[in-house]
Formats: sequence, C-alpha cells, structure tokens
Amino acid sequence: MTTTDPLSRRERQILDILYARGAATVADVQAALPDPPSYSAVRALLRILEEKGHARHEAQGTRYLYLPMVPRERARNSALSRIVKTFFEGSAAQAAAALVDSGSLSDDELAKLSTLIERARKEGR
Amino acid sequence: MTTTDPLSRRERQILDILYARGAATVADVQAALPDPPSYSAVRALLRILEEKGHARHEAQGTRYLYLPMVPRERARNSALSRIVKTFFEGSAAQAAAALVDSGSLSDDELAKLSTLIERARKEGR
DNA sequence: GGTCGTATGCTAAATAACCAGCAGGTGCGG
DNA sequence: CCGCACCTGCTGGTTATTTAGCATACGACC
Repeated sequence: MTTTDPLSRRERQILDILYARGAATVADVQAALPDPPSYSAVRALLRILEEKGHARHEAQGTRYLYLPMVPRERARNSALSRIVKTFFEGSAAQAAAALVDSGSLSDDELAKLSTLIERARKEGR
Repeated sequence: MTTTDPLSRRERQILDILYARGAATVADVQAALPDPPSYSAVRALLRILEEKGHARHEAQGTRYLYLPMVPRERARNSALSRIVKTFFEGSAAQAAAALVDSGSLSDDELAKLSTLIERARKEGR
C-alpha cells in the first residue's frame, strides 16, 4: 500500500509508539497505549498496520518485533509539515520560533541552534 | 466536554481545517476536505465537534460560521509537543534544528530567529 | 408571487474501527 | 515429563464513525 491512506485513531497511536521507541513488541505497545485494550486487539492493529504498509515485523526469538516501514526522518518531516501548514500558516520559521519561545531549551541547546543558524545563513547565499 | 477526548479521523481533519483557516463555513470545510463527503456528512461532523467542545458556531447571515474553541496557541503547543515526544525524543531543540535544516527559511527569517535566540539566552540567566 | 439555490434540523442506514476469544505451538522451571 | 507462561494464527461480534436523505426555512431574482 501507498502509505497515503489516512490512519485511524488507534493505528496512529500505535504507529507513534513505534516511532517513539524505534521498535516494539506487542507487549511493549500494549503497555505504552493509553486505555490499553487486550493483547489480541493490539496484535490485530499491528497486523493492519502491516497490511497498510506502515509497519513490518522481524522474528525476535519466538516473538515478533515490530518496526515502522516509512523511514523515521520522512515521517517526521511530514508530521512537521502538517503542523506548519495547520498552525503556522506554512511558515517553518514561525514554528521554529514557537519552539524557541517555549522556554524548554537549555543554554547549551540555544548555543548549538545559534551555530546551526549561522551555518544556514552562509549556505543560503 | 473536556477536550481530553481523542478525535476520530474525520473530526481531526475538520478541526485542522478550522485551525488552518481560523473559521470556515460548512461549504468551506467540505471544499478543503480530501475525499469530500456529502454536505450533510460534513455538517454532522461539525455538530459532533461542537458537542465535544472543540468548535462553536456563529450565525453569519443565514449560514453558520464555525470556529475552533480551544485557543489556537494551546492546540498548536500540544500538537508540537506530541511531535517532539514522538520524533525528537522529547527534545524541542532537536525539533527546532530540523526546521532550520529544512532549508525552507529565508535569510530574513534566519536573522529574526537568531535575534530571538539571543534574547532567550539572556533571559535564561 | 413563484421558484430556485442554499441553508439548517433531524434521523437512520452503511461502513469502518475496535476488540476479545479460542486453538495451537514453543520454551522453561519443578 | 508435565504444567505454566507467553507467544502467534485466525475468526467473528460489538461499538463507533461516517455517511446520505428528507423535511423545512429564508433570501434573491425574475
């Protein structure tokens, strides 16, 4: 499948868990889910995600380890782009500004970000 | 309702449209939806969003104009925070870096961001 | 005034999502 | 060797979501 299909709520939740952890077993996913349903239910959802081409599994001993199919970076970028479109009128700069303004960045992080910006400004021309 | 409820797929899509446009009529929403369903269907979803406390409407002449209930900034922050948790291991700095690295920022924007960072660094201590 | 286009209120049906259970297999401790 | 704990394959039922349809109202326009 083409990964252009919209995901249901649970599918989204589970895929998020997969991205957040990199990989996860059924039990991992179940433990990480809010309002965790039965083990069987989680398995069913994971199978659907596989059918839709969003996840795959590898055998880890006797059990399955589930992983995202779409590369993390691509998924991340499209998630960011969605937010930028929805909340920042398409301006990535505004989004970045909101993150800086959030106040959750340490001095160290701010310094690094500053360097990054300088580099971007030089490359820009 | 407490806005802590998870939204269905269509509900999410429609609410996103409301946030992206600030306000919208039923026809606006229908036009902006991918795979647009019937006018009636869109209306039903908007009504549900109202019941759940995510949207409200004002009469605009004979028709309704729908608006988000939760302040844009709050919705935006929680959306950002979700992405940061899912894709950037909780680090807002990494997310900001990804945006800067995206290359979509103009020189002007980079300069402004730089100023913003300097200010944050001073305030930080 | 007639009628056409577009709006809402309300309702019920079709579809999709979600979930749990059973059967069978495999490894491990007693 | 046997039972326990944990896993997968599969399958069907229940609930939520998504949808369209009908009746009705209101303004615009000829």
